[in-house]
Amino acid sequence: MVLPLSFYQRDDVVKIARELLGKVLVTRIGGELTAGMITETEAYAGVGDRASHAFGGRRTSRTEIMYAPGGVAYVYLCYGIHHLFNVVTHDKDVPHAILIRGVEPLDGIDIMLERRKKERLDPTLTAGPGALSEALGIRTEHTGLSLLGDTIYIEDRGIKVPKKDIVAATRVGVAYAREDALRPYRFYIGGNRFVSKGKGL
DNA sequence: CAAACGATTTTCT
DNA sequence: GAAAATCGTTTGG
Repeated sequence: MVLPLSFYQRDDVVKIARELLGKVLVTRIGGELTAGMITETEAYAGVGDRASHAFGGRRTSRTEIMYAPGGVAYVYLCYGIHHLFNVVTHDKDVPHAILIRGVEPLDGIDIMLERRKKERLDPTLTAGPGALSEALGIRTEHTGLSLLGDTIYIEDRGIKVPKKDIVAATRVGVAYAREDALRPYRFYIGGNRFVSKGKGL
């Protein structure tokens, strides 16, 4: 079942980030269907979070989509090379977002291998936010798309992630966020191979 | 209008 | 382990 708007439009972005583990991210891009189970996420808690692009209520043409009602995609280019995929949550005008940092390939693995120019299925295929976006065909042009459409969506295939397997940690690459860099807003499935290495802190 | 800088990944030493 | 690759967005003059 595809996750409904009511899943996204809640106020606790950290809780939603945790619940996204085990859900399946599906894309139909370029006529090809690819999907992977989400193994790693990071919550970005809006105006009070220095690590968020919307910290302090900043609104720019790039971040405007974060202020939309939950249930849309926020994709932006990082380091001029990588497309990072986020899920926008909460109601209109509250810029919460969740970065998807890792997925475990399920469908269309051959397509992913081709997009990433790789021969074998290994964690480097989809572990890491830039890597999974390339594998799934997600690019900045997809920013603003509804997650209830048929291009990019997230579904629940009944996969249950045991609570004991969910690990909370600090977010990656946000040292500039000072005290907010210490918030335990990164979640991943312990023991899963398709979790990014990250740089830690 | 010019300059600095990333929510990263890959490659080279 | 260190450094390069690479460009849209943001910020400053």
